Amino acid sequence: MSDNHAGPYSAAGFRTPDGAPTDIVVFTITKTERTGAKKALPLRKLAVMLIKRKQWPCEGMWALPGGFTREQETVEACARRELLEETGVADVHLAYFNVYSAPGRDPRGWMISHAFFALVEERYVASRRTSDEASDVSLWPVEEALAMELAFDHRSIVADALGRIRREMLTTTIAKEFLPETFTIAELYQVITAVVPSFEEKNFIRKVTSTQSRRGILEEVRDAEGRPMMSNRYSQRPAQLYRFTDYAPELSIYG
Amino acid sequence: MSDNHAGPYSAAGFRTPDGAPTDIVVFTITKTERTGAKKALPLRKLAVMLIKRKQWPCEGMWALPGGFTREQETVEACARRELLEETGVADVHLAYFNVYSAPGRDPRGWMISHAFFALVEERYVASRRTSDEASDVSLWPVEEALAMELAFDHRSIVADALGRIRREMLTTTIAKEFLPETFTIAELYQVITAVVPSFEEKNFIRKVTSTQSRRGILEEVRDAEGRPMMSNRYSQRPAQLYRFTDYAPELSIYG
DNA sequence: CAAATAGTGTCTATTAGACACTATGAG
DNA sequence: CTCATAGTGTCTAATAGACACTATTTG
Repeated sequence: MSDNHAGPYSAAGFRTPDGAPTDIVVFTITKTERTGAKKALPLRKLAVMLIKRKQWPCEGMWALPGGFTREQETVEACARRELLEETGVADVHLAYFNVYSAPGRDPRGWMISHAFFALVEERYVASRRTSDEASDVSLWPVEEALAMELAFDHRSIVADALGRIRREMLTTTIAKEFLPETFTIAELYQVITAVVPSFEEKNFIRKVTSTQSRRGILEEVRDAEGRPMMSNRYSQRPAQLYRFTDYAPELSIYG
Repeated sequence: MSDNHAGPYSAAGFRTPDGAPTDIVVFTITKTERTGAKKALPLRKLAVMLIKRKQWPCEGMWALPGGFTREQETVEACARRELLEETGVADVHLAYFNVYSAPGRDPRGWMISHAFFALVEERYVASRRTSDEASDVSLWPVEEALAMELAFDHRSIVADALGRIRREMLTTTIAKEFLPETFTIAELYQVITAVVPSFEEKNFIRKVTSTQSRRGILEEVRDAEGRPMMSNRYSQRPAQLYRFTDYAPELSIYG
């Protein structure tokens, strides 16, 4: 425990926070193969990773993974460390999205919490495991998670994170976080609709591949000889594989 | 000073933060009338409000207004209170945008700071005044502010806020925060280009008023008898006045 | 051949983008 | 009359949106 912190402010005896916790909302898209002999697209569902708390407070309740920031780390480093310690999940891309500071939100005292979200392919959370703090670590369909009573104010945190990724799914290329390096247009469409159920585009393949302004978001994957690479994992007729480029179009409501 | 905070966590003697400050980036657009007898559009420039610090640390340096959160308030309430106390500015719309937690960012100790931005018409900051903490409160053109040495990590906070409002200026209707209730298309265009210098639309008036998908962002202002209301404040020929509606178009990179 | 998914042809309405043009009122 | 700004006419190319159609493979 460090004590090189005695500046005039803290020395003056002001009340200071009892901790700066982080909470991490890890989203993934679960795939469940449809029964039946024929090749068919799997069902994809947006899910969120929750842990079952072992300790007071909110013992036994489902909660977001997270924990307390240490003096010599940033809140982002804390989120990364706690995610690993509590769930075994590593190497995910974390994005900070909000702070939760309502008085009384945590019975342990004055806690201002910093919330992150991550979008990952299911394989990243395949290695999840329980820990000292978590007697269970599970994926819950978002709608179920939002209908449950969660620890602290974690239900609003999940709701806020969901709102955020819904907006970002359509305006940025975060869909790529949920997808393997190369994927078919149908898979991309499924990912988008799993997150944004209201999304519907009739000529999706056209829009995403043929219009000038959006040409550049995706590129066709080709092999060493320049032949288009296809996938027939989920279809009879092989489908062209694509990957995201680094390009992101600029959106504007004014033109 | 309250001490109803003795939960098991803080009781365990862990090191806790020395404070949860807020920093507020108040943007405004300054208008300077052009010299010359004829009516002409004023020059509009994006500016940020800075205070000159009276106290240690960073005494005498320019800094963002802000201060320490109290136990019984949210960080947003703190930002609102500190802005009023330090600068006399009230009733502005604050948006939270980031947290700053790099170890060592504040010589007073372990301080995790919460940054807000506000966009206001110049008249909101007209009432600004000095205070116990600020020997001066001034508006600085953003480019100048970013070229100065500011207290703490405030330069990166200003830079981050600027990046954020540049993105939001084109994708949301925040332009309205900088404008009076009713305004002309030329004024709107000036506000947008003051924030996003690279913005250029040839047929701006057309885009914003005539295309189906964007019809609905703005509406023409009419008087009680339904006659279009015009303004000739900045032009010989009177220009139609518009106001923002509540509608915000949904943007998508996919179609 | 039927099923399941991938992808194209083709038509029309809307929009984008450029640029020349007209309109209004002050001085 | 000129200036400065507001706003329209008009043309072409690109895009959106609908829907019927063809293509590829499995079982």
